[in-house]
Amino acid sequence: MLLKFYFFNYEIMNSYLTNIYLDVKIKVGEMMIADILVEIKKIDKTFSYLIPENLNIQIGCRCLVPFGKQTLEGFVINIKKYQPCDYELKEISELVDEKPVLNKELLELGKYISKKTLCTLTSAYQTMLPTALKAKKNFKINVKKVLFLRKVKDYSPTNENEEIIMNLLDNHDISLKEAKQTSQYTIDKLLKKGIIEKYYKEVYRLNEEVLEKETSKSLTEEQKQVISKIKLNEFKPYLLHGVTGSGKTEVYMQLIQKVINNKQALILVPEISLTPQLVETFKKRFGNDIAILHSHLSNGEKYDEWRKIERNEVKIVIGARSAVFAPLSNLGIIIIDEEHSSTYKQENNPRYNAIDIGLYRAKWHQCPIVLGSATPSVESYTRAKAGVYELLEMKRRVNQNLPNVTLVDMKKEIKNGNFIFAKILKEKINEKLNNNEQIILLLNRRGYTTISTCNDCGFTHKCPNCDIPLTYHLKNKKMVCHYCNYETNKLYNCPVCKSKNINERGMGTEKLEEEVIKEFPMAKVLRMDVDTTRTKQAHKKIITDFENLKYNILIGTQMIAKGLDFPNVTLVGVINGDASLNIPDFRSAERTFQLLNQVSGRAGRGMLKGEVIIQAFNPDHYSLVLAKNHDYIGFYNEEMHLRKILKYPPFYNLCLIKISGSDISKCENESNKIITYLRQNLDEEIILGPSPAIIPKINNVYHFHIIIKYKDTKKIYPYLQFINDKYSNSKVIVGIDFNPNKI
DNA sequence: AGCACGCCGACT
DNA sequence: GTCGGCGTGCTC
Repeated sequence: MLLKFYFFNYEIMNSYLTNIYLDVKIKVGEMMIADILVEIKKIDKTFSYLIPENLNIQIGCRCLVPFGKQTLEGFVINIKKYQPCDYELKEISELVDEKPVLNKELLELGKYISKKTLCTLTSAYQTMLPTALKAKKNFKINVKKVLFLRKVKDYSPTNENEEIIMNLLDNHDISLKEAKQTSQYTIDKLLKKGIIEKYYKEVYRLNEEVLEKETSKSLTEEQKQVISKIKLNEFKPYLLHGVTGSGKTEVYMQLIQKVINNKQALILVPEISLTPQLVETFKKRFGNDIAILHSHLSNGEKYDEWRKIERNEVKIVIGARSAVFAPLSNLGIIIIDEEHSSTYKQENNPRYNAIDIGLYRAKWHQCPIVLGSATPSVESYTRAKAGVYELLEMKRRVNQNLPNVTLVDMKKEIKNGNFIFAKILKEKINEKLNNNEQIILLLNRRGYTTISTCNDCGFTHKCPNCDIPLTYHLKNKKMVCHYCNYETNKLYNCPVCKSKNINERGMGTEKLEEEVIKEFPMAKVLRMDVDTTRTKQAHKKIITDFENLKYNILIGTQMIAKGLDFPNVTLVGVINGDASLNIPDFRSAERTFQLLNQVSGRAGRGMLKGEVIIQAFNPDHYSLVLAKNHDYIGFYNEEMHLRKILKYPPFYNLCLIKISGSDISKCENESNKIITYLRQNLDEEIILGPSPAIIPKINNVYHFHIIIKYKDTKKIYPYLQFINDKYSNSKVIVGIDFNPNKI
């Protein structure tokens, strides 16, 4: 059975996209209708309701409406004059927000996302808002209120404690908790006498540490050049290509400084909990005029930060991907740091890219957007070369010193009996330890051992839900699946042949930590990976402890590679530097180059010269050789050559259709139907698949992939939209991902 | 998402 | 006959 191409009319199917805003002025006695988008994702169309005269309904507010037998929350999308229709209209029952949660810009942006990523409008709006403000009845977060004290009348203190308290209250109101530290007895007395009184004051949950202010640093010639080239009052995208340590952060801060007199700044970083140092630097420069948004905040904290922004109480927003939706009303600059990072692309619905959203918003606000990176993505650099972005370059480190990188062939080392550390790495570690300098060791694999097999029959201990080898973790002494978190006990007997000859191979960070302690017993070793950073303050603690020289060696996965600035680190060692080349993805060379470049950038940031040693089994691979030479352009050219031959981005666009479900044969059937439909309608495009995903089964759900390589989005879009609609309500889940991160 | 409606097989 | 399975379609 083939899918038939029945009828397609883009304008009709997206009629809500063509709605024009009415600047509605309600005349007395005139009946008005509101178009409401209800909270149910699958429906995704608006319903009209009468507006009761006593409700001040505005576009962008949430309200409660009767919907069949239920009452649902929804967004007011449009307000229009009453016009008769075939069905009877119900009335809006309740208004949830007095002020709109979605302003005009965000309402339009939601439509753009829904169209661009083929997601429902409801899910677009929901992802733009913090949990507390999503349309969902019975879910509300209250503002936090704390008891405060204020002075009611003048009073001459009769003792020391009274004097302290009255002096504090002369300046500003203080919290009861704070006041009690002086003397609870005195406070009770003053309250009783009516000198002071208690009242509830709204407070923000995120605690604000007051840091000592730091002034601007003097700039290098390159930094000055870059800043002078960025025009502040017009829309223009810039690609700032600056080597690690060239002072991009300082450039960002000085640009922001120029903007925030009358406008606001938005800066995105890949994952904020990994870069507490950047936040701290900003706080030292700009005080507490900053809102922070990232996934490690509680719902209450996120809500508070959102309101600070919405109320215009801050001028700067720093955040991870979703902060691109921060409700800033007067943006003067958008900065996206480490623009090549894959974290800017959301992997699940809506599959938006924060860079696209940033470009949209910069255009809306007519302000510049700066994409910064030491290793821009191949796509971005191509755009810069083509003039779509203006290319700005900083080729020198502030301290003029790029680290020296050595590649080591581990095939040879292993022959000489050096299984984990190459001879030179061992020597260098000892040397740095003796000099009291710090060392970072990168191993991009967590856990203890990564594969457990039977030497007699070849059985591999795999996850029953995902068919992926399990990783042994020391902490709970369990075999763990890194895809679904399934846990089970270690096997001592092979379940197939009963042999006791179980072999454990592959090293993760836990084992590396053990080996480092064994090899360098006098070193103090710290490990940073997902497993050691589960608690809220863990990242920050590890980073400050290492910063304060409490440890000699920091071991970690890729999370230690990004943006950290430890002046005393003079050696970076990469164990298994080419492991990521074995990932079957067209970007694996690019990711490897970026990771090596980034982690190398952690060495020698202070006064001392840095050194990097990369251990690899394929040290001749171009991504390693060019990373060693700090040769971004060389890498770009080499990579472009291959991308052209293999018809990958930026020469072709990619679209990934993911077909998944628990019934494997249904998945296969539907995949075949989809690919036949595509092949019937598209001839110039390259259509590949269907093939099982790289990990064919996760948590008992099977995944199949179809890949389209295409030039013109407009041409394929209608067919994909048709597929998306067709499967919007089916057992087999079909997801469409434009420009996917991984294929 | 819920809920009604309708079409089918199994059963006191 | 009728109870209940779920596939389909609608909700302003």
